[in-house]
Amino acid sequence: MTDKQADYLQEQLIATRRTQILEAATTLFAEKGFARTTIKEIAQAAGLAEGTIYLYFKNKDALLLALLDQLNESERRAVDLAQAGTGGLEDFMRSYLAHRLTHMQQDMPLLQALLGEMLINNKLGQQYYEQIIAPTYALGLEPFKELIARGQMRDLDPALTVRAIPALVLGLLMLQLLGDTELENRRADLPDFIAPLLFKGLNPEPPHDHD
Amino acid sequence: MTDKQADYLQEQLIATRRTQILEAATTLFAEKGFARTTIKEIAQAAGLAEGTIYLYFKNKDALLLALLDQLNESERRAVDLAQAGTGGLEDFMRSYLAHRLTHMQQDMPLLQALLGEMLINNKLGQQYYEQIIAPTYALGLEPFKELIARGQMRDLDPALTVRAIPALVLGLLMLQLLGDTELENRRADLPDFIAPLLFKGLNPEPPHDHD
Amino acid sequence: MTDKQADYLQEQLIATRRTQILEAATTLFAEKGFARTTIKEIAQAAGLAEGTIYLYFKNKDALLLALLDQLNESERRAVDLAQAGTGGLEDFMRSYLAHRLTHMQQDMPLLQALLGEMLINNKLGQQYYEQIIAPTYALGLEPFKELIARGQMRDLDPALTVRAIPALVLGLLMLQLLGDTELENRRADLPDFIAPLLFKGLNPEPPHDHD
Amino acid sequence: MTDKQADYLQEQLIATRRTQILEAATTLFAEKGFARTTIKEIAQAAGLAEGTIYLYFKNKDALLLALLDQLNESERRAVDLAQAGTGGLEDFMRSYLAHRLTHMQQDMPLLQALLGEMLINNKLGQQYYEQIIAPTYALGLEPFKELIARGQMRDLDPALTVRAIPALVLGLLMLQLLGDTELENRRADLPDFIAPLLFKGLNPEPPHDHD
DNA sequence: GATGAATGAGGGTTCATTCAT
DNA sequence: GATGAATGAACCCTCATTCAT
Repeated sequence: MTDKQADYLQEQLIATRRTQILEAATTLFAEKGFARTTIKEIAQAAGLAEGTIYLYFKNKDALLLALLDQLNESERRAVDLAQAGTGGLEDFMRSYLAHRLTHMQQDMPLLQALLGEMLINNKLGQQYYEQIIAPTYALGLEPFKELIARGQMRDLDPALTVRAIPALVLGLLMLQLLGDTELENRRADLPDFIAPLLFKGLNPEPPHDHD
Repeated sequence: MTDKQADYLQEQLIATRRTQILEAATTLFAEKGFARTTIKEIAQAAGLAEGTIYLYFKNKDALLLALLDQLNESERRAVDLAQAGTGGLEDFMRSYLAHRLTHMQQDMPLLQALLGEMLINNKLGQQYYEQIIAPTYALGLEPFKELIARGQMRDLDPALTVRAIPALVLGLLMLQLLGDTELENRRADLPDFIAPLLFKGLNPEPPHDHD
Repeated sequence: MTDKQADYLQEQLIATRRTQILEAATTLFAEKGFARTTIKEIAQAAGLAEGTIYLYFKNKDALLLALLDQLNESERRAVDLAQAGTGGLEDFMRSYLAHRLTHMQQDMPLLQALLGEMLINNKLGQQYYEQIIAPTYALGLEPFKELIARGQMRDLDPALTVRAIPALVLGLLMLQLLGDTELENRRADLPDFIAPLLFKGLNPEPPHDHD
Repeated sequence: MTDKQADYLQEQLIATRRTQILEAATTLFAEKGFARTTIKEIAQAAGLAEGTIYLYFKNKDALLLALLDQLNESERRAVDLAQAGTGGLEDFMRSYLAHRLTHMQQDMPLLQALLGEMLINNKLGQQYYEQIIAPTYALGLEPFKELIARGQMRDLDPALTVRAIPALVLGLLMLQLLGDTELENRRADLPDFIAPLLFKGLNPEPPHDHD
């Protein structure tokens, strides 16, 4: 076996161990929160010894940062997927939401753990905001401005509009995390509910002239 | 001084001390989270000795529960104020949001402290959901159904509609808490932005017949 | 009222308060032991405020010493009473034991508390030994020597003999304190059991010649 | 090295550590009592760090229970040894007492620590009574009844007789623990003093007929 | 004298981190 | 690299004692 191959296997092994540890951490952080989870518990859940964790992560906080990176990655892919979907504006939103919500669903425990820590650990919150939320805004801002210019959207404040949509998604997630089971059960209906709501609003449809 | 007066002063003193402690706790919990805040720090911030905290609260957890009660109270008052406002539907929403957002603004540190802990400590989250969120839903459900029946609102799923509005508000709060300074600066504009958005949606206004 | 009278009343009041406190302490120490009883509990049981205890006793340890003094007093009276009884040797022992055991019975909770502390707090144990036990030995030593000289008692080591009797009494007390309910129930039978045992031993009576 | 050997060494090491800790605890508990001894002190006396204690014992109370178990074990062995001795009745008692007292001598610090705590902590006392004292009674009861039936012992209440002997032993121990140095010095003489006392009593020997 | 709120030292316990094997 | 025993700092909480009222 060449050195290169050995190095590669080595890297693979390290990546595997890290994943193994992060998965254990994810589950436990989601169950009991960061502070209430001990390194020993993580080690046991990962089938490793306590000291071994420290071969792959500098300290307990590093686990949190690694999970945030992992979330970063997963969000970035979600955005890519979303952009793949095209079509009418409302349809696009529907498929975007469907993607988004499905995705969040999977990452729910991780999100719960991280959101909690983000609110508590300001550094982490800032990092999330700057690395994930702000870029998403930036992505959306131009399209919105264009749509408004083309008269395909009401002349709303773009900076706020671009925030309203993630806010709605994040808010629904929060309600679910806080224990709203109805939302959990009706998850599949959400995209078809939110997209029209966003585009048409609550007001009744104006009567068509000759129909 | 009569006994009654003495008792009253006594009660006042106790209330003052509790407030003093809870304010210190709120700030610190918001800054560093519940678990990372020590009783000693709270005592110092409140200008008291460590042991004194335990004269007013059974243990550290009791501080958290007291903060939740405080939030309960503050939300209840917010709802009352909101209900006072009447007028057109959109106007009502505008004033409701104005109230709500102003209120949240004041309670920001408290909310940050509690929301973080609620995500981490499921029991607390459940309690918040059951004591505050669910009752709000119940309050809104009937009016919405009536509005739909009277044709004043599009025929949307009431259970989801009633969730969409707090979700939007909560989501905006979360974005702020995670570090969105733009939202913080534009807080005053939010009601005038959200209310029309909710009622008219993003779609451009249909052209008026004779204009 | 003269100063003398006032002083007297004063003293009476102080004595009453001290008794009040010591009674509360006795009960609680017997229930939960010295270390596990708090000054607050003693104060409450005595119907006083915490601080008041410190007007009558220098500190918590002083309560223990005062209880030991009280025991001293009560033991001394027991001995006096015992000496009052006279008659045959075995009869004397019987009545002595009856007195002793009755007495202990009354002071049981106090004794339990104090014996426990005495074993733990060597200073206290020494004090008890020197003030109560050693003097009792001294009291018994001479009479025993005389009895032996007069042939009314077997020629046993007086120093050990004088210890054997209190040892038996103390041992029976300990067994009771450790939870021997049989001894508790048969307390009344003890003097009539122990006295003959001590004098005649376990061996069967030698057969009488012509009887 | 085989796994078996490794396991064995591991077990040995654990046993050693436990012993090391229990010995330190015994000494300190005997000196200062359970409540007044800190884990830190025990750790220091055992040459370990504070936290290490908790690797071998769940909590401070567990130390106490372990000491009680140790006493259990040691008493059980004492009983076995005692039963080994046979011969005349009085001789048997003499050798039983010799065993018993020698044994107690060795376990003195342990006994002092535990007896004090047993008086204070009723649960512990009960446990000692039920696990050690009551079984000893049971062991002795039948032999005594038989001896009485065979006329080899005076017709005394067996339940009390069986209690009198341990009471005497326990009482002598207590006197020693409370500071009676004479008993400590004359320990070797005790069996030869107590056994005849128990069997023949204090009364002088009746004059032999033809001597 | 009496009170009881306030104090803060000190204890048991947990757990992130280290390091000899 | 992997282990997990050992460490000890730091936390929550209790409670004897003080002192202003």
